[in-house]
Amino acid sequence: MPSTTKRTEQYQYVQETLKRSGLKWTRPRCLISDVLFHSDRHLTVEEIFRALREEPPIAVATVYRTVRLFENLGFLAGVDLGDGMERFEWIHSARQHHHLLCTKCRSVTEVDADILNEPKETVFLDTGFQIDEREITFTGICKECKLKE
Amino acid sequence: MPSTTKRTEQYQYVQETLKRSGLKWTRPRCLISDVLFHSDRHLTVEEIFRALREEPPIAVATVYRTVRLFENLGFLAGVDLGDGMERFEWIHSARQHHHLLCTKCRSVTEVDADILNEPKETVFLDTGFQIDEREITFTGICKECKLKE
DNA sequence: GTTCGTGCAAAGACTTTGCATTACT
DNA sequence: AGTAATGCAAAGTCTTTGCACGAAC
Repeated sequence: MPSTTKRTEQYQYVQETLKRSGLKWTRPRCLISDVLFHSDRHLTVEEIFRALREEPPIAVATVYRTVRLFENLGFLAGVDLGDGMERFEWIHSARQHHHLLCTKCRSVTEVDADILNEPKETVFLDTGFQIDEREITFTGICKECKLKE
Repeated sequence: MPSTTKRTEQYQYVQETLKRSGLKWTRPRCLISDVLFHSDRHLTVEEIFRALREEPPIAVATVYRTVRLFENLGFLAGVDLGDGMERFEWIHSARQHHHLLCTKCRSVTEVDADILNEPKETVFLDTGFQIDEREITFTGICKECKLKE
């Protein structure tokens, strides 16, 4: 298990949350949280699995189970990029955001979540529906691809 | 093949579009477009298949192929309600809209697409990304479920 | 020593594909 | 007749599950 000083804080939080529920701090959980915590991209189960294929590798089934667990505990958010595979990203406390997925180059840009504040309010006033959206993926064309057209 | 007067218009449009590409107007395509055209809900492949199980039933594979074809031709829009199955709805020319999915009762409400006009503009001005979104599903709590809490 | 977690392989759910046959045009 | 579409079953993906062994508390 890695143990840089920077990592200590994150590990303690995860570890304590697990312990509080009678769950255990294991090698797979440590490594998987590590990969997700330090990735700025949104990883598929396959990608997490490949990132950890060395040493005694971790079973894919374990990656699935761990990712579901972390999701339920609120550490991870599932992201749908519309390619049939679920992706995961660590929820870093601050910075709520949405994603802009370019349909040409498949690049992903992040935008601040508050761009939806006004629509949320409109919807609530109109229909009484309270939108509670952690993450939305908007598709479209990014600046670069637009210029190349 | 059904042939009500009301249906004629739709059929002609679909049929002509197919013909223009050298494609054929067949019983499965007729029935599937019919089901989707007249449904106000968003159907999964399974649901379309079940709706047509009588008479000489249509193979599931054909439903998949037809739905993909219609999607590519722009007749259908794929909708993701986050339950792992793709759903489809007929694009009735007017009324672009988004969906509000209640996470408690699973009901789906529609809202006008223009609630996103402002955010789209903001995003474009800030990042140059041109959002081109036909359909977005927002999750949250509907009015009724909110009252029951 | 308990209890929970892991690895493995098998099974599930949804979707796609290959190929001979059938149906449009 | 000629080409495209269908049905069927097999194969593909991605994901979940059952169970015995191993690790954490």
